Amino acid sequence: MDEVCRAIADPTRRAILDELVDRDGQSLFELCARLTLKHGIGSSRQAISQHLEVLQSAGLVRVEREGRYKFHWFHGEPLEEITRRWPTRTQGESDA
Amino acid sequence: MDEVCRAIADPTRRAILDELVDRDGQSLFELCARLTLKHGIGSSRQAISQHLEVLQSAGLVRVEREGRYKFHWFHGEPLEEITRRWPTRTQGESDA
DNA sequence: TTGACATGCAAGTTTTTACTTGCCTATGCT
DNA sequence: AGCATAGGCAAGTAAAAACTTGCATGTCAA
Repeated sequence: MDEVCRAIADPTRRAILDELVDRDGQSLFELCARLTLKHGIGSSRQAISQHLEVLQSAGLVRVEREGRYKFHWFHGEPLEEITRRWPTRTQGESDA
Repeated sequence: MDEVCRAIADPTRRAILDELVDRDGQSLFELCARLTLKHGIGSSRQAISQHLEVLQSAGLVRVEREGRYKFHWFHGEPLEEITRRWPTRTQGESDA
């Protein structure tokens, strides 16, 4: 829970999740390129790699090494914990 | 969105939200006391006050000043943005 | 109106987090 | 084998949070 919340607190990491939702299974290099082009993020490869570690540790990204490539998949299930923990609508707040 | 994600990244702020869900409409002093007793949080009044500002700015807490008291109410609706942004279940991940 | 209580404000310090830099390892192709 | 590609590691730096300290303001009650 703590790791999930901290993971999505960074805008670059949120962009990474967006990118993976858009095209799942990207390698580190592919991600770096697309983040720069489509999201205007100028972070180095190492920076992105560290972000991916945080996301992986939070369970939001699944990683698999194949040869010299490392592929990444989005996994959103841990996010459910957030809305499970707090009600998104207060009692009696229905718009009737 | 950015503010919402950053707001719940801190464990003390998550405890504040828990406390307000448990008993809505608490004053700053009341919150400080209950956070110390029930959550083992030893932060000062000023620290809690600053956390509340962050939560208010993110739209997760509604504040109303009455005389010398300041009351706080939980408002979870902004959290919906998170699960709206990313799918919580990957396509084809049904447990059939 | 004086004093106690509830909170606000702002500058400074400590701790975390994000990012960089430089070098190393491993894989695959020719 | 040799070289280029994909990625890893670790120490250091820079920037952003969280927290503290000290004093100020405003409200209520006697």
